[in-house]
Amino acid sequence: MKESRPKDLELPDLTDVTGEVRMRVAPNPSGPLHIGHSRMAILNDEYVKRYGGMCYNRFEDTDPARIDPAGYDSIPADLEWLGVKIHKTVFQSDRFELYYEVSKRLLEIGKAYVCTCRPDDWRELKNAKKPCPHREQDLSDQLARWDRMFDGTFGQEEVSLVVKTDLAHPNPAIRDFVALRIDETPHPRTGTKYRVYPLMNLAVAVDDHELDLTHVLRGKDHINNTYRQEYVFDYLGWKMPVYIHYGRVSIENAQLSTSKMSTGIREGKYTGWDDPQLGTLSALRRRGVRPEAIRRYWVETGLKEVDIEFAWKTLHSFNKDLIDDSSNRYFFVDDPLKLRLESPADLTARVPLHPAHPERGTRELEVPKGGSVCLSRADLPEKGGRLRLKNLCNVVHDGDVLRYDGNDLGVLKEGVQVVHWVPEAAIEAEVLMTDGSTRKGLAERGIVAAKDASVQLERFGFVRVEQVAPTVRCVFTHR
RNA sequence: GCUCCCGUAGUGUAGUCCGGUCAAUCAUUCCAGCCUUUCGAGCUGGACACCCGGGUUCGAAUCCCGGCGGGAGCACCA
Repeated sequence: MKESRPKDLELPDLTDVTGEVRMRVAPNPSGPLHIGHSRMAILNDEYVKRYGGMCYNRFEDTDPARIDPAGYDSIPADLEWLGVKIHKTVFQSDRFELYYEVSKRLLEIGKAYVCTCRPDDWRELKNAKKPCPHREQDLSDQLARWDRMFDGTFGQEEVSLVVKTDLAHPNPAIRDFVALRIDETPHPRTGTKYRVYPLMNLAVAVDDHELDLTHVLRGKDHINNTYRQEYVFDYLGWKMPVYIHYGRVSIENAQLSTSKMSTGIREGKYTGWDDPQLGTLSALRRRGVRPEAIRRYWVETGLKEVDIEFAWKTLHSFNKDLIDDSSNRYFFVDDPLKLRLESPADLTARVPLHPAHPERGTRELEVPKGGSVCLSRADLPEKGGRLRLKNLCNVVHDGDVLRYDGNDLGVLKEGVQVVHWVPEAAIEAEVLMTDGSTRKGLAERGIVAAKDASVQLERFGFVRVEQVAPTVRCVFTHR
């Protein structure tokens, strides 16, 4: 017997926990969630479930030009499928007035300035550790310019609110950062009502404080943003949540770029966001990958700051653990070849729906005397020879026919190849593979009972059956 | 260039803070055998790692120094 799960397969404890935790997922609704996004969602969920508390879904939709409104619906659906419990959803686009208010306060206490430099000039000065002309202007000047920021005087990139940090900071990534900017692009949720948008370093600091978060998990690409946001917390006397950064994940053989997926769909390379070639959660769901497998994967991976490589094989192994027991078995003959079976009598194969579960019953496949069976071309021995048709009989492959050769299971000991097959009266079936190809063939008719279920096509692999009429269509899961 | 972070088997991970019980854990992977009327499942066995070099120490994956390697950021994206 295996011992109970070792504790090192669990996530490490959080630091500074003083009761319930409040955490958040913070998606940008620019596209659907993919396998990479699922990490932060699941880790947050795991901690909230461990310590009690709540998890927000906070839509970070402060860049009107980069929003795909479909994300407002698909992301909550994906989170729900993952089993991530969201206690409350907030939209940053509902909170622009709040960001303005905090920004003005920063301005008034001398921790921000209204800058009308050209972005390139400002950046150059910053890199040289020098203040731009607007940085130290009087408050009254700042406030006058602040008002004009909102009255339409300035266009895009003509004005911004900059938060002061430390111009002499040795790390150039941490010196003064832009907090508000102008964008004329209509926002999917607020239209043209607002044209001054917060940037993430301001909005995140404000919201993490306002939502009273205790712990924040984010990718390590945000490390310097955390330092920048720390200035905002300090200026306003706010207590900072614990920020934890994890490393980047490189996921091979998966198209995860929203823009590339989007153009691929438009060009017909992919059938949609759930095309089995993609790494989106909707594609994985369609393929029959269980969310519990994804969860186990990320929990075992943990949240170290080192970069890691994602291993599909491992995810598939976890998934197989989950679905093997419930996946009934069926025969699917890929690239079929019809051969007459010369048998002395009618034959009937009784094949268990699941070898480990005889109580589930059998599939009955009948081959009348003089009838034919279909075999996968790849299973036929090149020069003819003996085969066993699984659960039916032994045969000798001889030219265009199969000659009945008894039903003695002893041939297995002799190394005779066991192959799957279907009767003539089979149903057309195809399997969408993850490389975009389609395997066409014939499946035994009983598979129509398995609509929407995961099944194992014997000697082929696990698939999810997504259509059973007029023909069968399956999506490949893994071997 | 500047600032910061990281380096345990093919992959992920435990151990590193508080040096010995680590001839290094677990999972996955791969290989072999057993079992099985699937190339699935199960069982058994096996393979593979502490980035390198110094130093401290009776003793270092663990501490120190130096290399090397990898990564993040330096956006009016998030």
